[in-house]
Formats: sequence, structure tokens, C-alpha cells
Amino acid sequence: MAVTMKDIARVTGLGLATISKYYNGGSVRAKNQKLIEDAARSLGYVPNEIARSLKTKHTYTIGVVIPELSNVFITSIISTMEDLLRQKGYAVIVCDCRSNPELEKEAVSFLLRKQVDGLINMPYDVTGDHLRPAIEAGTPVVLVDRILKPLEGQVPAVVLDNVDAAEQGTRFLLQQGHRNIGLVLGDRGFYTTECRLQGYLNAFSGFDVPVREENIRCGNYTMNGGYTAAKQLLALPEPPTALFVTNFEMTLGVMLALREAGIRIPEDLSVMGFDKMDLFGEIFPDLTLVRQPQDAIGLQTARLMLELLSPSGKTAPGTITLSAQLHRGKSTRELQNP
Amino acid sequence: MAVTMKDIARVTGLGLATISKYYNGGSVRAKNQKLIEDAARSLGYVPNEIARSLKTKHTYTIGVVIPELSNVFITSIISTMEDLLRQKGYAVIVCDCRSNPELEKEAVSFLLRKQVDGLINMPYDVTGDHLRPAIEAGTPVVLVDRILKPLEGQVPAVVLDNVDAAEQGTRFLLQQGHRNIGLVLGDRGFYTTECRLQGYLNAFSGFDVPVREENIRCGNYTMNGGYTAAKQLLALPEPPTALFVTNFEMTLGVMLALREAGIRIPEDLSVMGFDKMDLFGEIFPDLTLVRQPQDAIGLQTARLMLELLSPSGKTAPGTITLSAQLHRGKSTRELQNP
DNA sequence: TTGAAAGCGCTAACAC
DNA sequence: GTGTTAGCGCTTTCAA
Repeated sequence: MAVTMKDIARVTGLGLATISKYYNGGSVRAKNQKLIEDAARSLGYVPNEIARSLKTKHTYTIGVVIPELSNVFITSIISTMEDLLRQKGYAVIVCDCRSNPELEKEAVSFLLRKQVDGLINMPYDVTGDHLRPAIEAGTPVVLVDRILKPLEGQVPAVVLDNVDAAEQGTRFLLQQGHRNIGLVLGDRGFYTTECRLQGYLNAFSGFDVPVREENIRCGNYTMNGGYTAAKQLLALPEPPTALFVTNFEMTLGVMLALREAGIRIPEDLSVMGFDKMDLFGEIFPDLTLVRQPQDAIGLQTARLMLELLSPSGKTAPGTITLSAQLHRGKSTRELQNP
Repeated sequence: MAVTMKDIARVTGLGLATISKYYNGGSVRAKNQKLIEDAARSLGYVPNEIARSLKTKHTYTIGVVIPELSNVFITSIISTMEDLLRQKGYAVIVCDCRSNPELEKEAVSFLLRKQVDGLINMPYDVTGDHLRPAIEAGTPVVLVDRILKPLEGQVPAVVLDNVDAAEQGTRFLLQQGHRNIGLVLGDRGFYTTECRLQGYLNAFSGFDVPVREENIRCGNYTMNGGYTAAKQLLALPEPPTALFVTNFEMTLGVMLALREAGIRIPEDLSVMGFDKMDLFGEIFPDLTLVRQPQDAIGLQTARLMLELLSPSGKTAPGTITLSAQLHRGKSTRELQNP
């Protein structure tokens, strides 16, 4: 049987309340403090957070439900959130639902039974039905990276301004004189994919340049997908003079395909990447890209959750939209004869 | 206030014990079962696992402490473990200790206070001191990927036979006639690094070939590290005829460096990779590599934990060693004039 | 099969 | 500052 406060009480001769108060930062006579500390050490006492939770009604646990763990964007956001959350005393239970709506729903109810204080979700099921039980139970929910139309106004979210991000990137290439611009997207139907496509189209219509359907490819947000998409784009009768790739993994795949084909960047082809700079590191020392502020996304999400959890906080369920920043590197060049 | 069993009891007119039994799979009269289900649905009852845990002494929660989340080997192992564990009703709390022994120690005590049923650790602190509190508290611990000398015989572990893996890879290259073989390792001092180096050396002494010190490079287990190491190896007065790269991220970096340098594989240089095959996917369609059985590692770890947790199970704290398998791809070739 | 009651380890009034 | 006590939501004898 584990050591409990009762044991400490017995050994020290103090009352339970005193010991409890000590562990909750209350003021205790110095002599008794020493008594408690000594007893705790010699008995090997570890406070039981479960029992405490039962009483206090909060578990200091946050559930995080994500579609996939094998994606640097997701893992880097999780790391950032976890750092802040743990610093504030919260544990994080991560549930990878394997891009499966059934598992996603299950994960939510699982976490609810575990009495998590809050739920952070990068949603997969676009209906948002999986979150209904949480909302009904009054458990705070924060969405990351994607909003859910059916839940708009009910659940706050932290997202990138995806339309603007893609528009920025595309506009830059257009300004450089490119007219034939390949776009490598994630799968259709995803919130981010659709937004980024919209941004691309917006930029084109802003320049009054017609869009070539065949230039738009879906790379599934994976390295392989990007690789394949690049090969297809290169094989077109009129291959693009510039490529805009909309996430990290796909950019990696695209770069590999280009190297394999012996294509020089930016002499033969301009490339615009996406996502976080430092992950590309020294390998693509100065890739032109749309920088997604992932640290800020993770931070804001955690902060928002913390705010919802604070006794005062009942923040309005708005959407925090963060802006991407264009980084002008050396992988793009001005087209001489547009 | 949340809905509790008491509410169900009140509504149905049944006793607490009956309802509890129903939720624990006991047999209840069909009529009452329906009564309970209806009441639960209309009230929105969710069983409180916290209260249950207080009584039953187990939380169905496993703590996982890892050095870093941004590494495909680690995330893929976590995903595999989590799948099995969750399937058995266990939640997984992942703590990324950022390769910081202080944080690692803190993570363990944090999880202990949370009353996790077990602890899975890919250890960073080689002294293993951070795990002492868990061992003293009688909480089952399983190590993954690395063993801890000071804790040998006290804590079971699941690891790759790293020496043999590296020996296999190196021996294959030697058999192909290579004598000048570059080795790209992780940082010195790590368990896996030292084992893999040992394997390399073993193979050389088996062939009675002297080892060139300058061929051994540390790439920090990162993509950038691999990239840099490859550049350095290529710049040697007598560059190697083959490269053995000992993890996924570094292999990626090495491949990029080689492509950049316009080196053909395997015509100009043979390359042997490491880690899981399918992550390389179609991009390096047939890379020769030492395949690490990561799924098996994750599975065995989870299984071992489950076994320790089962009422019967008090498995001996041995080490499960899994073997790597050499995959003969097309990135290596026999040297004609050795 | 069902119900009454005790108690898991802790917190929080409240009285001292 | 300290001790007494009730009770968080559940499980689990034990008797009916």
C-alpha cells in the first residue's frame, strides 16, 4: 500500500489539514514543515493527484487529439504547446487518431472519461460531431490549424491565414514575372488545402492571368506526394517556370525530384516552399518560402486554453488568425522574358 | 455539477451497486439494463475514471518519457505503442524532455504523482537516477531503444541488437570489396552510437582491414548532421567508396549532399542506410539498408508493459533484443578493383 | 440479482 | 496555525 497523508500524520503527530495545507503552499510553522518534510522523505511519500482531482474537480490534464503524429508541423506544434502547458502544471495526453473519424470520436470520449480539463484538437472529421459531447459537458475546446464550419461561434480556434499565405507566395512569383506556376497542394477537401488553393487563385485573378488547371497538383502533404507531383509537373508539355509547394514534407520531396532531374534552382526553375524555416536548416540555406509561425500557433493555442481554464476566463469563442511571412530567399528568380 | 451515478440511481430507483456492476460488465436484469441506459443517455452521464481510479488503484494510464519528439524513429515507435496500449484501454501521456536530464527527472516525478500504472522510457540520463523513484514506488518501468548499465537487472528493456546491425551493414560493404568505408554516427556517448561504432569496428577486424579514423563522423542523428558529415567525407584526400549512415534523418541529409555534389549512386559511391524502409518510400526506391524493426520494437515494448501490468505478470527484468535485417537494394555495388 | 454502507486519499469549511 | 470532519464519485464486501 502506498504511503498517504495519514501516514505522515501518524508519524509527525500532526493533523491531516496541516499536512494538506503544507502541500498546497499554505503557511505552516517552520518546525512542523521540517517534521513533514522529514517524514515524507523517509516514508517516500508522493502526493496522490488522483485523490486530489476527485476533490478539486480538475485533473490538470489536457487532451490533444491530432490526425497524425508523423508530420513535423504537428509534432513541432505539440512540442511547443506541451512546453508551456507542462510549465503551468498540466499534463498532456496526446491521441493520434490515424486520420480516422471513428478513432477521433473515440479519443474524445476516452479523454472525457479521463476528466481532462480541456481538449485541443486538430480536427479531422469536418462535421465536428466528435466534439459535441465535450461541448455539452462544458469541457473547453480549442481547435488548431483548421476551423470547423458547423461549430463556428461555439469553439475558438487558432489558425494560419492560409488564404493570405498562399496569396502572398503566389503574388511574389507573379511579380517576378512568372506566369506558369505549378502548385503542389495537400489533399482536396482539407481546410488548409482549400484555403491555399483559394489564395493561389486570388493572386492570379489579381494579376488578371489565367490559371492553368494542369498546374495544380495534390501531393497529400507527404514527401512522396511532393516528389510525385513535381515529376508530373516537370513532364508537362509546357513545364512551369516556378513551383509553389505548400508544406514542409512536400517541399522536401519536390527538392529531391528536382535534384534527381538535374534541375538547377533558381536558374532553371524557381521554387517557393512553405512552413517553418529552421527545419530546412543548412540544407536549403536560403529557400524562398512562406513562413508559417508554428511556434506562435502552438503558443497561442496553449495560451488560449490556459485562459479558458483560468477561473476568470470565459473568452469569446473567436478565431485567432496568424499571418504568414514571406521570406525572400535565393530559390526564386525574376523571369527575364515573361 | 456533472452527472454522477447517484443521479442515475435517483432516476432509475436502483441502487448504486447495481449501476456500478452494470458499468463493469456484471450481469443485470435486462429491464434494469435498459433503465440505466436510458437514464444515462438522457442525463448525459459519463463515468468518472478519476473516482474509479481512486478506488481501484490503477489509472489505466502509461507515462512515456522520450528525449525528443522531432524524430521519425521515436514518433513511429510511439504511434505503434499507443495503438496497442489504447486498444487495451490505456491512455498514454507523452513527456518530451528535450534532451534535458533535469526535465527528464521532473517528467518522471510528475507522472508518478499522476499515478501512472507504468513508465516507458527512452532514457537520456545514462545514470538512470531519474528512474529510481519509480522503481522504489514499485511502478513498472520498461526501457526502449537504450539500456542503462546502472539499472541492469532491475529494469527490462527492448532494444535493437545495434552491434550486430552495424556489423551486418559494414560486413556487407566489405564483402562487396569496399575497404574505404565512411561511417556516419550519432553523437558520441549515446548507447546506440557506441554500439553501432563497435559493430563497424568488429566487421573491420573480422576482415583484418585497418580502420581509417578520418572515416568516422558524427552527424548528431539529424538531417543537417548527415549532410555535413557527407560533405566532410567527400572532401577527404581519399574519399570513401562507400558510406554507411546509421539513421533515417542522417541518411536523408547524406543523400541530399550527394545529389548536390552530382554523385551517382551506386556508380560513384555506394550508400547503405539505416532505419525503417517505408519512410524512404518511392523516393529512394531501393536503398540498401539495415532495417530496424521499429514496429516490432514498439509492439514488444507495449506488450512487455502490458505483461508487467497484468495481475499474473512479474516478468523477469531481462532485455529483449531484436535483430535488424539487411536489405540488399540498389544503392550499393560490388567494387571491381578492391 | 440487488442494495446499504464503508472507504479509497485528499481538500476545505469550520471551530479551536 | 492547527485539528475535526464531511464528502468528492466510485467500487466492493456483505447481507438480503
